[in-house]
Amino acid sequence: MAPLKSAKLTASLEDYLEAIFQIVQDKQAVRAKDIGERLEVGRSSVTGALHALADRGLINYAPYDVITLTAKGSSVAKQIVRRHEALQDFFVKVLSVDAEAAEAAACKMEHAVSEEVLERFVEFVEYVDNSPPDVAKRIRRFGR
Amino acid sequence: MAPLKSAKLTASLEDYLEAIFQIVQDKQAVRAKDIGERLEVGRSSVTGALHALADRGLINYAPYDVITLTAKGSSVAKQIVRRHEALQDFFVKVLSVDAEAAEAAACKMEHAVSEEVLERFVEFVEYVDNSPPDVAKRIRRFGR
DNA sequence: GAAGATTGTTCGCCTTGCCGAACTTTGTGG
DNA sequence: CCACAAAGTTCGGCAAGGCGAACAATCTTC
Repeated sequence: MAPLKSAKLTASLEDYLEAIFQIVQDKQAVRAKDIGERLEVGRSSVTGALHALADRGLINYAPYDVITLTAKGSSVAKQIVRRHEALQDFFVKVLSVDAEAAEAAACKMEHAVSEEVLERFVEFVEYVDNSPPDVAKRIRRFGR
Repeated sequence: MAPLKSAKLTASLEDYLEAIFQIVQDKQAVRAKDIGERLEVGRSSVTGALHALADRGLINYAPYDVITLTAKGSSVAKQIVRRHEALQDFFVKVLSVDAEAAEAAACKMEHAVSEEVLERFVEFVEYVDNSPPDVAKRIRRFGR
């Protein structure tokens, strides 16, 4: 097995990995072009990122060949998606931010949340979800 | 008046400006060395950042001279500090994260919070602060 | 099975932001 | 006042990450 750079991912590489994961889910093939469109970067930037992800053992990549996630890449991607969704859930369900703004906020903040704080966000959403309707409603509509 | 680059600040420049603001508050003089120590960067990096902040009209800067915030710089710094404190408050008072972890989390996330979401965080903290003790306590101790 | 379009890659360049080494300015003690 | 330390600056270099132009591979379509 090749030696892998297991260093922490940069925010940018997390975005790429997340995009790849999501494209795999709703289409079969992952085209570099689609990644670029989703992240709004040029094709050549995508190629560079693919090299970096491959170096870290997160994707299987060879020039002009099909792009797939490794097992490791898939599990890292899932963690990233979990962070994103936890934040978005929190913004929508607790802070009553509209879905679109919540999405944008989650995109930017997901790279900055520690594991510890993330867990608290998740637990808070669960708490609200499991609260009796009156309490949940009060929390959701605080200040309004 | 010189033409100013009023473009949005980078995360890094926000950190520098915040540091300057805080140093002004608890000492009189702002020494480049102190900025560097607080942000854990070298002296030469500080000089570069000072140029960038001066270009944007946020600080008064001349080589070897005293560093002061302009009116604009001061008001921008206050916004940044407000974001930081709002997040920290939220982590401590609502998510029950311990002060140190909350500080670290706020440092990283403060650059990624939109104005809209920030307001919701602030309002949520106010809501909890103004809730009857039993409600507030329930929220603070959710899941525990 | 070529022609032409689409997609992917490479290359050189730019910006941001950091660093260390060397130099300049400032400040301090004798 | 002068030598030396401390603080600040400049300069060259490096890594990440983006871009566009030019080239290469692949796909599509007749």
